Amino acid sequence: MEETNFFEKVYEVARLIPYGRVTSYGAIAKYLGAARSARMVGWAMNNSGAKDVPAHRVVNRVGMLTGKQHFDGTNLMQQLLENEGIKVKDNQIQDFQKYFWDPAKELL
DNA sequence: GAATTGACGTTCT
DNA sequence: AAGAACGCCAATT
Repeated sequence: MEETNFFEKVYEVARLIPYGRVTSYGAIAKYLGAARSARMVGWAMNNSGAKDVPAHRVVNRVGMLTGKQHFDGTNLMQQLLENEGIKVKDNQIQDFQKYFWDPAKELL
């Protein structure tokens, strides 16, 4: 059976995010054809704990680590991003547009 | 079973 | 232009 659920698609795309790159919930949702379902992407990430999905590479459109609150530690998400060479300041990614990875364009 | 919330983003006013 | 409301699907209460 093809579990072509929204969540499965989100996990698949999120797993394809290259090292040192980040994307936004809306970008993934838009790639799935549901730009307005960005919230669902966040929900999917909530279950990402049970999946091998690098949720730390997914942030909101502003590049803010809105979901860092859901990680184990307080700065775990920021630490992971900095570990990949991404600069994070005040829970916000610096040069977000520079590290931005759009599945609808680059993954094409 | 129904109502509300939820890691957001778009659209209308 | 800025602010407020809505929309999407699923899970939780």
